[in-house]
Amino acid sequence: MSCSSDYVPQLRARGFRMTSQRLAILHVLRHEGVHLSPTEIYKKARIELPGLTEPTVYRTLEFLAENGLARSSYAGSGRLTYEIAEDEHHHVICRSCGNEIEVGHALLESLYQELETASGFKHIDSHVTFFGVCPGCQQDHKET
Amino acid sequence: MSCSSDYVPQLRARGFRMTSQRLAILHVLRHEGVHLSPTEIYKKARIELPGLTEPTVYRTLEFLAENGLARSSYAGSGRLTYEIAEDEHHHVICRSCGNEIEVGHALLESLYQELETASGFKHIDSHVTFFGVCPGCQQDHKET
DNA sequence: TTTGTTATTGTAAAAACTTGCAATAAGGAA
DNA sequence: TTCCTTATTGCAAGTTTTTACAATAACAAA
Repeated sequence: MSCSSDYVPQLRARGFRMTSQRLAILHVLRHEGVHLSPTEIYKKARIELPGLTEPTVYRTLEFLAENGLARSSYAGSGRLTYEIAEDEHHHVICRSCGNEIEVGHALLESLYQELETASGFKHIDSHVTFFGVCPGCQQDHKET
Repeated sequence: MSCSSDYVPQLRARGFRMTSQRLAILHVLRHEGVHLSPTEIYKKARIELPGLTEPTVYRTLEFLAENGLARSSYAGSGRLTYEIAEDEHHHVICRSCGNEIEVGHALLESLYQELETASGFKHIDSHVTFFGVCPGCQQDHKET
């Protein structure tokens, strides 16, 4: 998995183009790991590519997510964040402290099957964010 | 289930107050049913209560959702919409045409159990929106 | 009633996000 | 290489959403 333009053929195959903007944004996503807001991504990518504008960042992130190169999910605040698309997983966010963990997709596999059966929909593959109360906050609650 | 201030005791019990703004917004949610954007709610509620402002609408919706009187979910566009909290359900949205269906919570019940076991989190109760391709669009796809 | 506490609202301004359209540049073909 | 097509970007302006703080008004208690 070379660091950068490994993605070019993926895009070209679908008639899309690789641009310096897309590369800069992918680069940020690759090297930051955690979930980033569009604004954070904009600020970091702008360092690599000074001319970059905000609308381009928003459009690019949406584009990358649609094409499977990035993945979007809703942060605790309800805002959309992005990360590089790697292994498929979901999130559980603590409603109380905002702490966030990942759970593998395996747990949801059978639900997705059932949903497809029950709804008639196909290709259900959304990333999902759940909300709950984490172990730490369950403790705190007892004291209060 | 009387139409309006049935909610008052619920709020007071938790130290909150019922206000004309909250009543107006609840009234809109009750009588519109479908998922409404904050802006739509603002416009409709303003007719009932002309002085109402947008920040109040946003804050009130968040407040109602936190307190179980309303429920929020992400529309296909990625924007947050609200509806009155009634029976618990989830949504599946068609990635292609935006068509949206409801699925009861029963299907997810056991997943939530597993998630709690696997993650150590408790009280997981999020409303979830899935994306897929609806029966109609599966047809269309074959032709194209 | 009247008063006091404080949850809630409005105001004003900023930040986040979107949209339409003209200019640019990626990359296939000549 | 150069040209052409058109995907993609930047620009400019709009809309949506958030924030801080002072003014207001619920409602419990006197």
